[in-house]
Amino acid sequence: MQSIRDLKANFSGPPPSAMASSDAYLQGSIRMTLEDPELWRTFHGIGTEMIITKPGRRMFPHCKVNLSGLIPCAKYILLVDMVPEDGFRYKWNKEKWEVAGKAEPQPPCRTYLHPDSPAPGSHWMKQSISFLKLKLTNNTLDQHGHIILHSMHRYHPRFHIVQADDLFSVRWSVFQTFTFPETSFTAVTAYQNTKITKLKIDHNPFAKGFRDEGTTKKRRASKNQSDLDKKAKLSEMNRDSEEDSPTGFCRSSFETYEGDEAELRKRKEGDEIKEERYSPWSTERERNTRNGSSPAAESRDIYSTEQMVPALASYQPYRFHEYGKSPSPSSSVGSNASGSARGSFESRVPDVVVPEHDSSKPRVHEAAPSCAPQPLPSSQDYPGVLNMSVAQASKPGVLGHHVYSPYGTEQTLGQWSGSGPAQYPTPHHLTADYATQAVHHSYPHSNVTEWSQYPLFSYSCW
DNA sequence: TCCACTCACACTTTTGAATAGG
DNA sequence: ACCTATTCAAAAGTGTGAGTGG
Repeated sequence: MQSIRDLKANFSGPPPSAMASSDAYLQGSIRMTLEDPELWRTFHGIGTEMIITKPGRRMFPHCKVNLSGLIPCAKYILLVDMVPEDGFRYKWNKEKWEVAGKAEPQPPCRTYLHPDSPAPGSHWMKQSISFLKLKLTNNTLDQHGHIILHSMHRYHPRFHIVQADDLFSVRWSVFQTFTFPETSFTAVTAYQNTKITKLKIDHNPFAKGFRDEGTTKKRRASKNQSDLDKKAKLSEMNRDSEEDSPTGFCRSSFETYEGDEAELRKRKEGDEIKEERYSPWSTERERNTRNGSSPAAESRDIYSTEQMVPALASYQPYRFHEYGKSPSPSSSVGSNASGSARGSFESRVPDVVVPEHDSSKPRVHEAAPSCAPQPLPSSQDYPGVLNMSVAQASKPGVLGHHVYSPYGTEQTLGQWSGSGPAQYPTPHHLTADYATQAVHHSYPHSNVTEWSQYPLFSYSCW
């Protein structure tokens, strides 16, 4: 197994031909900002929970980011995957989360491809990028391409941007990876923390019906009516039904939260930094095998949501050592599921769930790759999931450092597969250290074959 | 008995087709 | 004939609470 230093040597820089002037631009200035960080921090301060269901459930708050620093006419692909925060399963006990044991084997790893992908940098930069339609499921046999998670486990979304002309293009470039600590969450099948429920109801328009007393009353009355109907059918009228209708049937469960609202507001207004420290996870983190959270990690918890992509000089390799700590129990499963690793991207095509585009809408990737103004769909509502094949531990990893630039010369794959093979550890449950420290990475891929060997696409599920 | 999970429900927003008006 | 605005019904997204099963 190659050491990290060895790996780093492989990434020491792109071949001279790839070092076009545009590369510095590409490497040094890509910036991703989380939209609505206030809301995320509010949730995070309490301990974000995301419902997962068999048919798939959207996230709330949903991931929305802004990008800048892209080459306007170069095409990019934007992806999201969910990374386990740690190797534990949790339970909600006495108003707080507790470790309930070891994490279950990781479910099939799926990556959500933003439906606009691939699109020119100008498209990504002109408006915020929403992952509204991303859905989470606990159904390991899911056929809809939703991201599969385990309930009562913690995750955080990871955003990847890669310069690529085409989804089916062989030539891919350096990955830029971003994470936002405040977006971490616990996957649940039913809300555990009533404060989170309250927050969701307050902020999610679809849950408006649960907000104020008026509508709640209405809803309750309606429910009572239906109950009465049922009872009538049973020839049994319940005279107390009206009295049984308290103002706001949810209130009792939220009483504890009501008291905290002032504090919440206070936090919103001012001290967001403290909010991070109040996170219900902070104590857990300390308690749970976090070998002493480093001051660096602490400070990162309160970092700005804006991340600058390091230039090549300050380039940091992916935290391979973290992955190597404990082999994923599922990696072998993944290998079985996907069969042998495929040798070319073309053969992977069936693993790509092509976004369900409306045929009437123009496709971004169909537009000519020119800097001229192109009609781009403003909507970002095409669902799409990219499923990649397994990373085979025994398979050689990244072979070269390839930055593809539309301004540069065409490079063949062979051109970039040079230096010695770098072995990639099998994916596994990431540690919390990873989650908090790896705020931004960039790592190279000479083509999709190598790309799929990263834990990002740790294994296929179909 | 406990707890994670599923399902039907009422309510909401979103979407898209149909229609009207300029 | 074409474009834009409006209307309306269907679809989809919410949390709730009862029920189920391990």
